[in-house]
Amino acid sequence: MLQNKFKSEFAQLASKAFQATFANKYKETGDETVFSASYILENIEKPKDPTKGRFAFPVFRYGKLLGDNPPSIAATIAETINQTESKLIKITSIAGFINIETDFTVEASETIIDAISNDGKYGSSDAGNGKKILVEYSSPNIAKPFGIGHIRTTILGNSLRRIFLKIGYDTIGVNYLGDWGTQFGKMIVAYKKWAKPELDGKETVSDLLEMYVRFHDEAEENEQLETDARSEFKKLEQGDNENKALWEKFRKISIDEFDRVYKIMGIDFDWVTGEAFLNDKMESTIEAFEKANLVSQSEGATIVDLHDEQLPPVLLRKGDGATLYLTRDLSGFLYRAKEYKFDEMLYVVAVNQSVHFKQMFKALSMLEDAQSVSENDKMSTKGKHVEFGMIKFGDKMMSTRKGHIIFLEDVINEASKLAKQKIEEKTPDLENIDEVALQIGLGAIFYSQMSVRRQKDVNFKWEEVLSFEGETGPYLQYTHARLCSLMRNYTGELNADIDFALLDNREEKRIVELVADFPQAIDDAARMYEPNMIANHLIELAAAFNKFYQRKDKNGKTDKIISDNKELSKARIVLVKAVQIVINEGLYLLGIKAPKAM
RNA sequence: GCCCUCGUAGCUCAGUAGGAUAGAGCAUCGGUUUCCUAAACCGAGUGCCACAGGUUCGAUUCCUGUCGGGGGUACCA
Repeated sequence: MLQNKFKSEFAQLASKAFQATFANKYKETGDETVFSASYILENIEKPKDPTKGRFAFPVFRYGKLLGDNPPSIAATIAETINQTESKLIKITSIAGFINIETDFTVEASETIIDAISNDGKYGSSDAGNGKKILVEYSSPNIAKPFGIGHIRTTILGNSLRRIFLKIGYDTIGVNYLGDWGTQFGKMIVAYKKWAKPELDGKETVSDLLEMYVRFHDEAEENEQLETDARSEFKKLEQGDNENKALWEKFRKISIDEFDRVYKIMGIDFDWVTGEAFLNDKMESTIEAFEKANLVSQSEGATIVDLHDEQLPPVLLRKGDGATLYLTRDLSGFLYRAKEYKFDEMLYVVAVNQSVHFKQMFKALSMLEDAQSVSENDKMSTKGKHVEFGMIKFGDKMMSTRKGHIIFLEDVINEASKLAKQKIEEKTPDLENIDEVALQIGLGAIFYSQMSVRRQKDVNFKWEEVLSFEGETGPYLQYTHARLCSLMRNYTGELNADIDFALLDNREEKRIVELVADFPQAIDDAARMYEPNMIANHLIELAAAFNKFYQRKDKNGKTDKIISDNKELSKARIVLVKAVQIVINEGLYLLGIKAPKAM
C-alpha cells in the first residue's frame, strides 16, 4: 500500500531525529525500542479530523522518558525532520502531536495510477494467499418461505465471501439448508391432515407456510400434534418411504423457490448443502465422542457434558434416539475440517444462536484434546460465529411460526417499483428501466443491512428500506452513475501525460486520500468480519466527490470538472475514473450492482 | 438467577486495534439548477457519549459495578 511508503519514511526520519535531538536521554532511558523506526511505524495513526494531517504521531509517552513536555518534544522532532528536506512528507506539530502531510502530487499520481491500471483489482491483496476460508450464510429452512429474517445472514455472508476472495483467500461460500429436523415432522403431520388433493404437485411455498402456521395454531390447543410430529420425524429419519417422498417434495418446492430469489438478488454460493447431507455421517460423529470417553446418558438422552457452568450439555441424541441440530452441525464441522482443511470456518448466523456455537466449539475442542491433537493441527479453534443482531418489526420479533413474516420478495418488489417510479420521473429515456429499477431497489435493501454494525438489532421499517436519499445504496449508485456520465461526456485526450499537481484544491485532495485508503477499508472489513466498514468508506468518498462536483468558484459559478482548461480537465477526469473504480468495486463487495446510468 | 449483547443529537446510526474542539443521514427552516444526472450540494440548531468508579499523560473506546432494551439459558433451529 502506498500509505506505507509515507509512513515508513516518517518512521525512519523520526527515529533518527530522536537520536539526534535527545542523544543523552535516549541512552539513559535504556529503552531504545520505543525510539526504533519499527515502533514508530506501528504507532502512526490517522487523525479523525482529516484537516489535521494525513497521518499523526502522538509523543505523549516520551514525556517522562525524555523529561520534557510533549508539545516541546513534538516541536523539536518536527523541526529536526523538516531540516532533512524529505521530498515525501512535511511535518508540523501541535499540542504533543506530530502531524504529517504527504507530498500531494506523489500521493495523487501514485494512487490514481494504481487504481486505474488495476481497475477492478484495485484494493486486492495477497493477504489470504494459501489460506482457505469457508463462509456459511443464508441457510434458509426448507418448507418455509424466504422471509426478511434471512436477509441479514444472506447479505452479510455474500459480502464477506466477496471480501475474502478480494484479499486472496481461497473462499468457499456455503449455503447450509435447514432440510432436516423436527420441523419436517410438523410439516408431514400438517400435510397428511390438511393437504388439498387438488393442489397435489402444484403446491407453492406459500401453501407449505399456510400448513406450517396452521400446525402451530392448532398445536397450542392440541399437544398431541407435537407428539405426532416427533414421531413422524423419527419415521423419516429411519427411512420411512412415504415420509421420505414428502420430504423430497417439500425440499424441491423450496429449493426451486430459493434459487429463483437468489438469482434476483445476485447472491452466489460455491457449495449448496444441507443438514440431510450429514445423515450418514452422524453415527461416526457420535462414535468419535464415545471413543473419546466424552459421552454419557442423562434423562434418557445421549449427551456430552461440557463441564462448564455456563454451558448446557450437548445433546447428541434426544430421549427418543433422534439427533438434533447440534449433532448435525458437529458432523458438518468434522466433515468440512477433513475435506477442506480450512484455516477459518465462519458461521454467519444470528446472535440468538450463540450458545449453540459455544457448545459446538467447546465440544470439538474437548474431542481434539481427548484425541491428543497437537495445538497446531487443531481445527476446533478455527470456527468462528460471525453473529449479528435480530430483526424486529414494529418492536416484535419476527416469527415464522406465527405467520408473522414479511416476504423478502415483497420487499424487493416494493423497492424496485418505487425505483421505477423515480426513474420515470427523472430519466424517462433510460434504456433498461426495469433492470436498473431492480438494481436500485436491491441497492436500497442491501445497503440498509450494511449501514449498521452487525451486532446491533435492527428494526425493519419500510420507510427506511425504501429510502433513496442521504446515506443509502441509491445515493452510492447515483454517484456512480454521475461519475460514468462524466466519463461519457469527456471528449478530450487521455494520454499518460498528466499533471497531477493541478489537483490542488481541498476537495480533490480529500478524494485522493479516500481512494488511497480504500484498500485499508477492505482489510479492516475482513479483520472485523464487518462489511459495514466498506459501506461507510464508500459513503464518505461519494460525499466528498459530490461536494467536489458541485463546488463553486470565486464567482459563485460551478467549478466544472470538464472545462475549457484541457490540462485541468484531464487531471480531473482521471480522478473521476479512479473514484468510479472504487465505488464500483466497493459496491460489488457489498453485493450491490452499480448501474452506469439511472 | 446466570450468560451474551446493545445503550452516542428529536429519530436512525458512524466513531472497532485509547488520542487533539464527538461526526453523518433523516426530520425542521432557509438557499443553490439558462442543465458536466438536484436520487445532489450549501447554510442553520441540538449532545451530563445511560450512570458510578477504576486503569492511563489521555477513555465514547479498556476493566468493574449499577440501571435500561434485546437475546439466550438440555431433548426447536
